[in-house]
Amino acid sequence: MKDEMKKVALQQLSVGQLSKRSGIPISTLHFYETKGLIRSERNAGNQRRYPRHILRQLAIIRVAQSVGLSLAEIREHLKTLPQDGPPTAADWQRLSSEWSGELEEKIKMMTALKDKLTACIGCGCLSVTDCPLRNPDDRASNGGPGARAFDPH
Amino acid sequence: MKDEMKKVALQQLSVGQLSKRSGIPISTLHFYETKGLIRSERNAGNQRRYPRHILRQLAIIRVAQSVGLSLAEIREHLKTLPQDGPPTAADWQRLSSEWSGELEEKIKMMTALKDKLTACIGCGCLSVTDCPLRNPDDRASNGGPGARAFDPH
DNA sequence: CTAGTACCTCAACCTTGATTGAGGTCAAGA
DNA sequence: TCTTGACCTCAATCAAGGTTGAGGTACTAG
Repeated sequence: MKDEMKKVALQQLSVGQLSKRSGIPISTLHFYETKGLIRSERNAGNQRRYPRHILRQLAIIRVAQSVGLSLAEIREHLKTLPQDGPPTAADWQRLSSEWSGELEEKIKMMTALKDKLTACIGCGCLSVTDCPLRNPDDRASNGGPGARAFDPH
Repeated sequence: MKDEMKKVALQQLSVGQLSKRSGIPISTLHFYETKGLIRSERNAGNQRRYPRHILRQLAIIRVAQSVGLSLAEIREHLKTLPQDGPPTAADWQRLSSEWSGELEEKIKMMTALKDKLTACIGCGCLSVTDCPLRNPDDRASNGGPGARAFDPH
């Protein structure tokens, strides 16, 4: 009851409430704050109070992490959002399309790698001349001096 | 000249040679050894000497890392390879098809995430009821107590 | 023989992304 | 009042994946 009243009255969340609703440990919320990913106000007793749109911001952080962004990169993206209100639909569209693009890039890279692997299942040998995986790993062998005449195949 | 003679005569690589050919810093080669990913023999003066197939093993490590495996996981995979000789074509086929499968899994997950993001570009709001990204982030809101009547939309 | 590399070990340090714990405060109920 | 639970700060610790440096040995060229 009181809990509900607090939220309704103040429209704010304590760190414990936020932790429960977001599924993110309190310690991590503190940590994110020190890293500048989220911000909080304080009540009279110095306790953190979060506006409700913080939940959306945390959702954004989680999505960005699963896309593979570092917290530093995420922080930069979040800077482009309104500092003291919920992100607009346009903000979210911008971010999500950017990240969708980054994801697509990563998917492409992984797919290319998978294709190389698949090709190598066929070659079965990391062939010096043919294998797309072996060559990039033997950098000195491209034009440099060395005993290439006696290569391990 | 001497360099070449050493390789030809001993068919072995020093750590510096290996570093140049693999593109992996000496410190990292040492590090991998402490982690059990690679092994070395020693010459009379206690210097590391590597059989040439170590290059292939390093190639495998790099591929596995780019697939997203941890060094610990890679070590487990490497355990299944012949300990004192080059991996056979069959070994490599086995590993590469396993990793190809793992990659495919990851690609599927990333693609699913990208689709969700794309859907959210349309919804633009992390909608409580509809958005595939928002809901999983507000775990307490599923059946738990809380002020959901006043959700941020 | 002596200089200059290359190599050795071991310990300390670095970055990310957190988690854990000590010691103290604040607010509410019995 | 006393206790309990939620909260606070700050420092230490963790794990992964390395990098850096000190202090010492080995090998090769001149």
